[in-house]
Amino acid sequence: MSKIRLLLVDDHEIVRAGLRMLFLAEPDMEIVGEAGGGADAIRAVADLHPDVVLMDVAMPGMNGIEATRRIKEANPETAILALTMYEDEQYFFEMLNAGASGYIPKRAAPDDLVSAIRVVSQGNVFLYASLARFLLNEVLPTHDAKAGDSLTEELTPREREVLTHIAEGKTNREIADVLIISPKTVDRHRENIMQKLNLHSRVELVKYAISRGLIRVE
Amino acid sequence: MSKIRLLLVDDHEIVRAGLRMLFLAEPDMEIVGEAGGGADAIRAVADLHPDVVLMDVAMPGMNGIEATRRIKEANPETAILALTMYEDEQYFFEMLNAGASGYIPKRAAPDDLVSAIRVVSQGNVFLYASLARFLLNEVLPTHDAKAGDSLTEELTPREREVLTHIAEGKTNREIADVLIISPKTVDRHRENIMQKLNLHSRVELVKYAISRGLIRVE
DNA sequence: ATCTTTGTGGGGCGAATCCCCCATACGCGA
DNA sequence: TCGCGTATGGGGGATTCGCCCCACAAAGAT
Repeated sequence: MSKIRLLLVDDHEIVRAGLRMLFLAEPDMEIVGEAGGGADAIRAVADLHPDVVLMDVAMPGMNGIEATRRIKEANPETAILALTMYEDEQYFFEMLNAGASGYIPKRAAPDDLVSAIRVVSQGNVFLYASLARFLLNEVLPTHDAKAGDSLTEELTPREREVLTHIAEGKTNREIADVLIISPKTVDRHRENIMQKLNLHSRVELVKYAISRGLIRVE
Repeated sequence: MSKIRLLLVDDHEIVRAGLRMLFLAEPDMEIVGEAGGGADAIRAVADLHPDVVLMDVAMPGMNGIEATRRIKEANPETAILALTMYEDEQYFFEMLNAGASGYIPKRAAPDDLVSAIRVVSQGNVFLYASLARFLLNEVLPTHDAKAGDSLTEELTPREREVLTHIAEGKTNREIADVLIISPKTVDRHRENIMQKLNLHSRVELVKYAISRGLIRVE
């Protein structure tokens, strides 16, 4: 029986080193390559044709979801096992939709990981216990909005108001019209907000606002 | 390490005999009981508390679906692996809904079967390759039709890649450097994305990307 | 063999953003 | 009373954005 050929994809060298150590102890598995990002992963799959790709989901640049989609498109026989820090419903479905054959968190026991690799290498599907509930539970009402934090102390009420409008997508001009103040004043508030939070673009502001629950997406 | 305690449930003695022979070769598994029908299976689980129940789906009297439902109700920690002759979509979903942690056809290789047992004994989910497509074809589209699928069809891979970078807060110039293309090409992709999605600013793009799970806010 | 899609680029232009400078006024606590 | 924070506003300028125009090559579909 030939060994299961593995490709490791994770942007953290430390994580890959840990996985290398882990698979040294498995005589029926060998690591044939590594990639630090989605684009590298696609090239590596094309070059090496691994049996199983261990794919991190969240990576800078091309993330694991997109990389998975493209690998499966070009190489359907390659099994992809999502290995992630996030036990998140959205990621879970996105990865399966992209073509992943398995989903396992990084906190899982090593035995579970090697077991998952054997399963997906045969074309079967492995889902970690904590993720399985997503299949049947549909939507979990886990909307525990934790309000009141550093934001309340760092920003003034007016600044929070301006930040909310910015996060909603309004321009300075539009915000000025709503608040009945000068566009320059809105700009002034925006500057102060960015300075306080050490952010440097509207995109960063909107992500900050979302993370603090100031606005809600969709 | 203690052995995985198995209960065999099948109305055909000959099938159970085959399984007995199979598991004799597995030192980490032992058969603690057998049942020839659903009602017997429920009693056997109550008496023996096996780790994994190998459950035939189609049986005279109480079938495997109903038996699974009742066993999981009274004994949620018992893992149930559906072992069936039918690779049928209807049975597949009904068994999962009833609480089965795995689904494997009888024609599967013995190695796949023992692998599946090890997986479900840990609380994880095993789905045989030929059944996996049901998940992607039926469950996922209906589930995330509200979040994630339109994006896959509307945007090209390159556009999704550019959108991810935009949502991370990069400027066109920075994205161009990463992708090794001209800033004008990035701008071109951005224009196409906005046109396709009917969005008109980077802020709207980032919120869209977040709502579709392309990036994550922490 | 032609058409469409995708990806790649260029030029230009008005608007908006982002980051400095500056100022006035109010309220509140030390 | 003297700061200090908050809110208000102006000027300027480098950069980026958003949206038009245009083109060409490769790959797939029809």
